[in-house]
Amino acid sequence: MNASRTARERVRAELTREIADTARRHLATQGAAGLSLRAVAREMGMVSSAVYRYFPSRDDLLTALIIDGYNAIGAAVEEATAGCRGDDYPGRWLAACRALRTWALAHPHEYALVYGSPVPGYRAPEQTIGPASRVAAVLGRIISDAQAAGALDPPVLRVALPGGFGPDAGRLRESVLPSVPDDVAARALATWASVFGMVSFELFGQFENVVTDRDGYYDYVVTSLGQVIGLDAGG
Amino acid sequence: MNASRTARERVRAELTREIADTARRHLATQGAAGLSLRAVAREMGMVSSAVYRYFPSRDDLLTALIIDGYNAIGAAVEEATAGCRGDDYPGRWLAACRALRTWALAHPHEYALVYGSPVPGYRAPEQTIGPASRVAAVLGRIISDAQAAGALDPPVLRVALPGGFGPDAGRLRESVLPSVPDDVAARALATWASVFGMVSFELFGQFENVVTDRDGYYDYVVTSLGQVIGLDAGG
DNA sequence: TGTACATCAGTGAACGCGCGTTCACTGATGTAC
DNA sequence: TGTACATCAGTGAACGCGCGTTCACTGATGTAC
Repeated sequence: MNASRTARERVRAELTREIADTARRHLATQGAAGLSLRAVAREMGMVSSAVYRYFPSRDDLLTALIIDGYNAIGAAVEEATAGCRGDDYPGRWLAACRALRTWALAHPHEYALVYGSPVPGYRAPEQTIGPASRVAAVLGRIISDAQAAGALDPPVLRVALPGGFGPDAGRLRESVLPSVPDDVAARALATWASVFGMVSFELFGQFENVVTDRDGYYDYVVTSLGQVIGLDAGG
Repeated sequence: MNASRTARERVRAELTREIADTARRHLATQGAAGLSLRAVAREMGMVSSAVYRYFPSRDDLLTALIIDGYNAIGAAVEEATAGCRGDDYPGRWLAACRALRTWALAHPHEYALVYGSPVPGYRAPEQTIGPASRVAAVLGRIISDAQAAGALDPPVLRVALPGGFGPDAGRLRESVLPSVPDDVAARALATWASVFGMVSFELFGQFENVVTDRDGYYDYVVTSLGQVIGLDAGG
């Protein structure tokens, strides 16, 4: 009864995953706009209407892929930092940033799906919010840990915080940057956007004919950004 | 003869522009993937095949839009800085960065077309390279001018340049950053990517429920980035 | 200035394609007595 | 353990749609003598 019900349910779960995997592969060659339920069904040897037993619409399939994407990149970043000593904050920072880029280069279309231009006509539902903050949580914890340990250098830049940032900083403290002062939160967020800017620039072709040693240049930039927050690799 | 030939040619040029304008409006609601020659023709009251007299294919229309986009954003940034005093380098920098964001917010789909995820199945031809560097030219000249005037602060960050960056710096000097040292070129390029990262993050929804005072925060960030290159608003 | 010819813009029909989604259906798998 | 019933997965056909592109064509606009 329970075992047999799980049997059917297990097949269902497997097929659901298989459909998502196939869709992900299609994403990798066609991009999000070219993702088609029919093509996925065709490749799996099912009739297109059968897919509707698993995903009620194309948008639901897209949502699943987005959630998977956030989770995959989050897991990659988590794993990369797991090997670092806890008090090696610059090391954790560099490892996390490198993992971010490595994953993005390996999964360009998935990266574009979650961090690139929005898919026209698709509105991301709220379920995507949780997984979306997983990467931010890793980067945030590095900074919070450093802050708590008193290992954060005093700021090298002196720019006045914008007036309305207080509540934003409060929300950031509650979610991904526990116990950091407003100005650290402001710099952390900007740095975060900058790191993604670097990855996107490279991935979306803006470094074509501009940067050749991209590994080296990326390390240089994220190390610099780390210094802006106060994570000094020199110790 | 010459006057009459220009008459026909003038109509042709006008219609070409009108098609591009209509396509741009469609882009603004549907995104690049949803841009359709037939829909454009329909809205203009022509039969779809007539558009082929003006653009040999959908991709050529896209190319025209990309070039227009680069030029529009380039012109916006140029105009914004034209009003600044030449030796007010932080002022020019802030004006340029603000213009960039303002244009992007006003034309989100066009911004996404040129700086967002690549359009699947579309390969940008070489004609797009020139207009693409127009924004970089404006930002680059601010830095080069400041450097030439000796108005660039000494670097606040000390991170070793990556080994392979020399030739890249040389190419940057030749194109958009005349006469700046390697390390300034490296920081300028990173800063440039960071600014676009900020704009993309906001535009692509990553600041949703995170940043509320976005004008203020953007100014804060680009001013900070300016300081990293050595453009000190206080100085 | 007038006429014969060439060029060009726009038409309308068609080709061949793929898409998302619905629906009535057949069988197989699971459930309850 | 056996049987009647309910649930579910997958089928196949269809609806209605839009797309890019080609092609033979009609008329209008321009050109050369």
